[in-house]
Amino acid sequence: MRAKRGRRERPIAAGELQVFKAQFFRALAHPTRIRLLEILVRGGRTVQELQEKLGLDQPVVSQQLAVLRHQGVVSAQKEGVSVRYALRDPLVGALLDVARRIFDNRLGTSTGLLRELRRERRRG
Amino acid sequence: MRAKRGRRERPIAAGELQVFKAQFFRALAHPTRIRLLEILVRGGRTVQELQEKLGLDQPVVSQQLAVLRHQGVVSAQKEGVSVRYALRDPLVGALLDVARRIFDNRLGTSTGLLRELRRERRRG
DNA sequence: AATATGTATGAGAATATTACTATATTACAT
DNA sequence: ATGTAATATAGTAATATTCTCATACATATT
Repeated sequence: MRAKRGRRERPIAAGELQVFKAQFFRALAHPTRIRLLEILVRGGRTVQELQEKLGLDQPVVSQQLAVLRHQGVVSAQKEGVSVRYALRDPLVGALLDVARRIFDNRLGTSTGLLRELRRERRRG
Repeated sequence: MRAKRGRRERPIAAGELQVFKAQFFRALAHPTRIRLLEILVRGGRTVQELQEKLGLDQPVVSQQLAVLRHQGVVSAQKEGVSVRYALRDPLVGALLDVARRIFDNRLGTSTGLLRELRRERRRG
């Protein structure tokens, strides 16, 4: 991780912290990126592995990984010609867990989506 | 773009659940909406109260509340001529807490942003 | 050096979100 | 009924994201 050139040490404008938080949530706000993270919580994976698991084209996977990387959600490490991605903070897994519980509460008990949620929880 | 209302009972396509999760995170992905939620975790507030606390124009507040409402993040209850908004699920507070801890880990210990975080945690 | 493989980035149109302003809508009081 | 305060929505230009391909880059192998 390289140091940002010219970091400023200055007072924070009101709401600036919320801008960062919003950017972070925005990084999660995409179906493909959610799927990527749900795989990565179980451990690091190369782009190729992710690509196979999701059945998506390589540029799609790399592009979405880039979004996560730029927001510092995941880290990338070269392994020869491959690149292994991993969560930068395991708390992201906790975050997804809380989100899942919120869905659990939110969805009506008879919907197909809820059944899907239960299936997902069981797989854990 | 209008949101179709009317829940369907049918098999779930792969990744459809992730679409819902992404929409949920997208609802949080805006500085104003973060600020609104950070107030609402402490209890219900009317639009007017939120407007005053944030120092924003009324349409701005209502518009962002509408986004949260459409995603089921907050509920709205009429009180005479006012409308009181509240979190629909207290777990949203837990979600913001986890997010804050992630930021705490992520930011360098000497940055102004981190000091802001500490201040926030103390208040919270 | 030439090639193959895994990964990253670029450019374009298509789409979605935002900010801003004006106007509706609703409930209450006179 | 008219007025008023609180809230919601509509219209729209500006901006940002996403999707789809094509291509560039880096590393290892021959």
